Amino acid sequence: MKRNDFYEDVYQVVRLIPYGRVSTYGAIARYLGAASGARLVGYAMNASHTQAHYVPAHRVVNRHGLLSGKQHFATPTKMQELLESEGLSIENEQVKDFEKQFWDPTIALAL
DNA sequence: CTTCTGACTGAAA
DNA sequence: GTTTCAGCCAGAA
Repeated sequence: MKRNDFYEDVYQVVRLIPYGRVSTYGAIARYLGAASGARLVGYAMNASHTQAHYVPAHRVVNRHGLLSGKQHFATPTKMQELLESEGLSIENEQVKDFEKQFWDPTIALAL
């Protein structure tokens, strides 16, 4: 894999998140080797709309399962609606049973 | 060049 | 459970 951009890798991992699952900025950053670069992942998401391919950014939340990036979607409720449409339950801006729905690329892609 | 900010995280009190 | 602080990297001013 050519290290063109840190963002490219982020987008690729995000697209690998299964339907109805969620991951975290930290998990993605750790998988890419930037354990403390969680902020960059979020920053990359902010620029994800410029990408040609769709990036399911709504499946990426912070480590508490909180929809921290909702304000950056078309509408503040869009993110929750998308997640709910995938069969997830949102409670007070937070993914219900987050630990169960959590998808860790480090484990899932370690094969 | 310096400084600040951010869709974050972890440790410490 | 809470608040506070520092570290992390990229990009804009």
